Amino acid sequence: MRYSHQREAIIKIVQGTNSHPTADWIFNQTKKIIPNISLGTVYRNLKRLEEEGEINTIYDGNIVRYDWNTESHDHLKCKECGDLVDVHLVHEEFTSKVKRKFKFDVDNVEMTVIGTCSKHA
Amino acid sequence: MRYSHQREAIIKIVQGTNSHPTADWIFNQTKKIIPNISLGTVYRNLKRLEEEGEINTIYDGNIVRYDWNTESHDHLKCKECGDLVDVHLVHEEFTSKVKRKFKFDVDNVEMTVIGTCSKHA
DNA sequence: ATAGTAATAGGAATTATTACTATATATAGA
DNA sequence: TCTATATATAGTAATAATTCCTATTACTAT
Repeated sequence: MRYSHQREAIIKIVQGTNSHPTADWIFNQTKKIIPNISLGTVYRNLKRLEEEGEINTIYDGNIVRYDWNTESHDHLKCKECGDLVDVHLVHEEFTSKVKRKFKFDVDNVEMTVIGTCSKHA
Repeated sequence: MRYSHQREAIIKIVQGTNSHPTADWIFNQTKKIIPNISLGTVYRNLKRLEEEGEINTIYDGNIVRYDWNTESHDHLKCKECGDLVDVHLVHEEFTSKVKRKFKFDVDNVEMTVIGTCSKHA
């Protein structure tokens, strides 16, 4: 992959937050460094980086978010504050159980637990 | 909710398939019954039916799909054929475990297992 | 340093969804 | 049954998210 100033900036932005940012947020942050960057460039690079395994794409309902954490993990989503928190819930045993039961070769499990976090108890 | 011919047709279409259809697919099917139905009407009614708990919305990556199956369930998604199959994987014990471990009050768990189904083994 | 070329960028185009508005229709009450 | 009224519809415009296209740029070999 050829170097580009734009991609370098995008990587730094994504790696510098735990907020699971959207493409639009990343675009606005990157504009502070490269004012005339195009939204299309952001989308293309995010897709590219996902393909290379450098970042992950998270589907939070119909909102697409990006995450530097490429380890397999799950999310707790609070419906009160909208917070999306990383947790590790799905274990190997689960994967192999699905494999056996449904003859389904598992690549990845995407799980989001929706509810209310302790802040709103 | 007042009766409408259009909504009646939409419900029938959605309930008559296991294919987890998109709004556009539902629109095209409904046009066969009501040729001048508007896409906006389809969207409005799908949203309305979801609010009433008559159907479910599924977020399949960044594609929005609808499902007559309102029971809590999970999906197996085949990356080869794109098929989305209903399964029941998340049980009560899991929910209570999350509740205890993270002090998180669980409403719903959305899980999609991505991989390859037995047809492509 | 320059030329050639394939990857990248910016901006336009496309797609999905929602909002708006004038007209039509379901339904409750006379 | 007829009328009044509030809700739903079709059609179109607006908005949001994403992809596509053509000019530009980084990189390689000379």
